[in-house]
Amino acid sequence: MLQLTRNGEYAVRAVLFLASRPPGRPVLITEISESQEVPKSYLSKIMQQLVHSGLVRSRRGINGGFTLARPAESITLKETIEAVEGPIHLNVCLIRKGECHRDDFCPVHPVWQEAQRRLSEVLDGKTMADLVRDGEAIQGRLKKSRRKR
Amino acid sequence: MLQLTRNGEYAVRAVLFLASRPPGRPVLITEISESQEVPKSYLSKIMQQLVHSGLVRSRRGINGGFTLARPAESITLKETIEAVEGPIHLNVCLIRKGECHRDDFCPVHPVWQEAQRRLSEVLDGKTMADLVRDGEAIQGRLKKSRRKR
DNA sequence: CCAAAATAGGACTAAAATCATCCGTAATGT
DNA sequence: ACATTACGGATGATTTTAGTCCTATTTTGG
Repeated sequence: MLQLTRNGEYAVRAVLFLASRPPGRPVLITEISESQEVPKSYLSKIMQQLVHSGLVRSRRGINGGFTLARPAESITLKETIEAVEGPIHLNVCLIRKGECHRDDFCPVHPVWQEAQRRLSEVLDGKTMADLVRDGEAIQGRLKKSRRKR
Repeated sequence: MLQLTRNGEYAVRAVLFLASRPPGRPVLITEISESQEVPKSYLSKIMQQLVHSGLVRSRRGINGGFTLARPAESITLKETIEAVEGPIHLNVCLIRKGECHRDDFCPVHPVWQEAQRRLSEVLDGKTMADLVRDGEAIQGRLKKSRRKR
């Protein structure tokens, strides 16, 4: 459907939430689940994938939970999405050379390449640190407009 | 999966094929199906959708078939895809305002807006006439390189 | 050592989307 | 009338999506 799935959406919420917390202190899955409105048992699977892909670190037992495995400045939106959705390919013909045998003569193929390049540009151009900053700016504006009322 | 479905892919092939034929003379679904490698019975459904959305005109009976309903210069790639896949929304939060109640404070929302804008730019910037021209250019290059061998 | 606290991971499932096929109906030109 | 061609509805297999649930396994505070 050419649309992000919940997996991707939830992964972004989770990683962004971790990025917004003081680093080092593990965050419980319950806290992520409740604050980000993601079913806990489902989120559990997503967190596992994020751990496997090396974006998030986990610790079991008391004082356990999840933290970012790397600084928020180094984690992009695209990376986070691809960690749980697999590599983004807007069309099957972009999966790899030869996947679609019409590549050689198909005039649409280069258009998809360009479209994908532009999309990647946007998603790779935003780090979790950027998004935390953006979020804080939005909060600031919301507070101001509430004061005016 | 953030990927075009066969519906979209097949629709593009069909419309592009019609655009490459001399306008006015109806093309049989069998010919489209075989040349574009799309199952005929499946293609039938897609052609119906293209007719309903006003991109293609159909005629039944002898000398029937399909033609473009409008000049190829006026039909974009995006239009063709959306005719069979519905409007493109890279994320559910882009479907309409209020679809995702986190819009107001979600710092990721504007990124999706931008990503979608960029994608639309590319897909809307290519008309079927453009693609036919591109295809001919590719054919030309292929012939030349074959001659060199 | 042990119990409590957490995540890990496997099995399972309902619903929807995807990718089709088949067949009777309707229209159209000769 | 009749051959030809698209229309439209019903049906279905397979895959993906979006979860739930339950049992392990790890960790640590007491």
